[in-house]
Amino acid sequence: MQKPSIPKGTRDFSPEEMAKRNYIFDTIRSVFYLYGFQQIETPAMENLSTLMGKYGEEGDKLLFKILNSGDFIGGVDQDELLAHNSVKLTNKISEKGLRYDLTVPFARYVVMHRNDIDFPFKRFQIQPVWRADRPQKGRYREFFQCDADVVGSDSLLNEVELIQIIDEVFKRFGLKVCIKLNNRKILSGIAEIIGETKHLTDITVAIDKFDKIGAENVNRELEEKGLSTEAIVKLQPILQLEGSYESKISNLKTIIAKSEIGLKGIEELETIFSLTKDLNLGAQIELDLRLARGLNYYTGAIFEVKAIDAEMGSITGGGRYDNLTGVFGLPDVSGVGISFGADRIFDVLNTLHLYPAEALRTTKVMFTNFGEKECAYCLPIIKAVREAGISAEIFPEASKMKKQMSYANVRKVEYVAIAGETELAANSITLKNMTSGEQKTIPVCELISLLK
RNA sequence: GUGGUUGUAGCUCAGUUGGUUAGAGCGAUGGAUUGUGGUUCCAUAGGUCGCGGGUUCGAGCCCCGUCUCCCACCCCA
Repeated sequence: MQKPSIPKGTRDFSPEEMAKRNYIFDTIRSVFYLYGFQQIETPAMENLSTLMGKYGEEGDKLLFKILNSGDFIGGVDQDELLAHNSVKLTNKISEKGLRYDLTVPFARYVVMHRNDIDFPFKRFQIQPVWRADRPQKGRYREFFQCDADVVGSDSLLNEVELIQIIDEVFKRFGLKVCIKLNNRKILSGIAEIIGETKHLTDITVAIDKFDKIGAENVNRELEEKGLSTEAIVKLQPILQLEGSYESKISNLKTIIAKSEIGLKGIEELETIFSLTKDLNLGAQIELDLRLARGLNYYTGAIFEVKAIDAEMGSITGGGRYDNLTGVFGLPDVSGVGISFGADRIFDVLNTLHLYPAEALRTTKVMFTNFGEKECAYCLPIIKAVREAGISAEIFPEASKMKKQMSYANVRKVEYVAIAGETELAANSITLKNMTSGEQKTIPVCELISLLK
């Protein structure tokens, strides 16, 4: 007999954990609806041609690939097998993969359904994604993303509304967060000013790590990537910009005054900041010039959210992408979106114990089972209780009372309703409050109002 | 993909330089208590010491491999 196990980086969720996770999904979902987003779903697997090349070289490696059905090796000749070229071989034996995020499948969806979509299209999607990464803190191979995107609108109002959504969601969770903001156009402008446009990706990847590894290591990495010493020197004043939003902006304006794209980025950023200023947001909003984000399809605003009271990587991220649908044959459609990392939020809420009691409630009332006659007496009562919207159950076996009571106790049932010989005779019910231990016998007709 | 770390009962963990029959707490089950849980007392069940190989008279303990967990890097939610 084999010991059962589950794949590395995946998890089972107990009923209690599911109650917590559903609280998270329900909260996010209701905020999405509140802002006029509509839900869609896409398949767990996509054609590899859809996924490959969209996340950079690293992303391709982290894609889970699905072996073709049937005789997948049939069309591969001996030489190719012996060549041991796994990339080439993969293309022959696998043409599907598990989705890596929700944004690229969404872009694919938009292109395929372009004739049925009214633009601007505001969609949300809450589904698992898979990455063949090595698991560690806050990192799983299967995890849920909760995405909201707007496509077909260049307006910065979308960025502002997404920030409001982030703020509202974390306000509901009671979680203090910092929303970091930057703009890829500013990063492009910086690259332009220091004369290293072709190294934009290397620059963004390196400076993104600034807070973690410090200036020296960032510079070393840039050097290794082939940036000129002159460029690295020029970059320093920008990396070191500190102080208030206003001073950062005004300094930046002087530094990248000659970059058209950079100035455009600043202008966008200023619009977003000024529009959000009077919205009374609970979250801190911060301009972080070192925020870059890895995904290379971002072209405008970029966001990242960190929990203030917990050690955890980013719990939400997003940004604007100007041409994601272009690769699927639909050019000039701009989109902007955010993605809540439900599993990281789950971990953070767990460490901070931020779940409201209502989120963890189970059955409100459990009826004891004393035998056939008593069950027959209880069933119509239970039906009425349920019709009143109160969750109720009956213990299915006529077990000992002790067993039934401790079952109710472990399940954290709020009330136990006892109906035995005495109650049957008097058309009554004995209701026990499991928290206080108090109990009283009441007429059946009063039961529902007491439970409400 | 690279480096480090962990694995003993359902859970959390002890286990001496390698030495007889691997322990505890919690949980589970039964009883004290035939209509009363959460407190107390008693009893019982529960183990391929992750898996495979090796060293040894003898391995939970040492060695090798492998899987898993966790952590760091890469990258990311």
